[in-house]
Amino acid sequence: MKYIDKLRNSGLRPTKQRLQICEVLFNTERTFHFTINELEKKIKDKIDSKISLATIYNTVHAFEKKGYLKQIPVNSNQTYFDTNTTNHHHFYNLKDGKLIDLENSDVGPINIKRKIDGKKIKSIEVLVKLED
Amino acid sequence: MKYIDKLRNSGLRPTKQRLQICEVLFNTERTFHFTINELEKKIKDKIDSKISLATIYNTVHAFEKKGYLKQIPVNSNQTYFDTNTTNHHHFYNLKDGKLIDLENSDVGPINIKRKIDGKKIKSIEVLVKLED
DNA sequence: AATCAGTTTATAATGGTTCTAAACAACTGT
DNA sequence: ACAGTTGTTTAGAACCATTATAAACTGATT
Repeated sequence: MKYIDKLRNSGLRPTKQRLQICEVLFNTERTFHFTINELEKKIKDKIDSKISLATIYNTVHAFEKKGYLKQIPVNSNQTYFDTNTTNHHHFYNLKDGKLIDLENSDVGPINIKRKIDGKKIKSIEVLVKLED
Repeated sequence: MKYIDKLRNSGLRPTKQRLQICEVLFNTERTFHFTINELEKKIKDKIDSKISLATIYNTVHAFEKKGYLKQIPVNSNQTYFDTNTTNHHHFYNLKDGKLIDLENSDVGPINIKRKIDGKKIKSIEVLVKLED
């Protein structure tokens, strides 16, 4: 199957739950943003069996660690994730808490001129907050 | 006093607690980043009387609403604030959760070319995550 | 001084996330 | 195929930052 190898190659056992979550997360036309809460709802809608909330947390964190998901830094009580793991940035609509992708061509290259000794840059993320 | 007018002009009553918090936040050589937890400790160290945690939350939110503090978008279970409210960006050290200011000259101007109908840009924030 | 509105406070409630430990399922070697 | 091992799932409890509550208090106004 599609995701079994992906999981095995990452050292993750391809369990039924993980494969189902893969379907919801990655078998889509477009990438999307989600909170755990929203993902839980999506899973409930898409499959008839039930996956424990703890498993959803575990899986999302495992996938993030393997680089299949990215956390998006926003000020919210909930953590936002992105199935689009390429370098890109976001609008954040303060009114409804929704994120919108910004193409790199919409922002232009960002050049960090300063260096911190002994550290390397893991990611550069731009958040553009929107209000009415 | 120094902060009485500042508070009055913002429609905030200059209470003993707010003035004390002003001292801790604004009567400093340099601006700094903090979580509520860290601020609570700082207040305890600096003053002998005690300020309720609820008041610290209330005050920080009131100050943020008035533009005297800024929230910094990071992925953390705690909310980070900045006493530097000018436009600038941050390094985020994933190892210890500490923030480092990035001067605008270290990043260069960021030009958001895309517009969202009916929305205006409230802020543009760059977060550069650091790892070893 | 009296009144009113805003503020502080201790405490409870909330809610997202993590922990626990027992049941279960996938892998390994035979 | 089987047994043993290790990784995974699960429900529920625990955790902890934050917010709500509502009573006491304080600053401003008259």
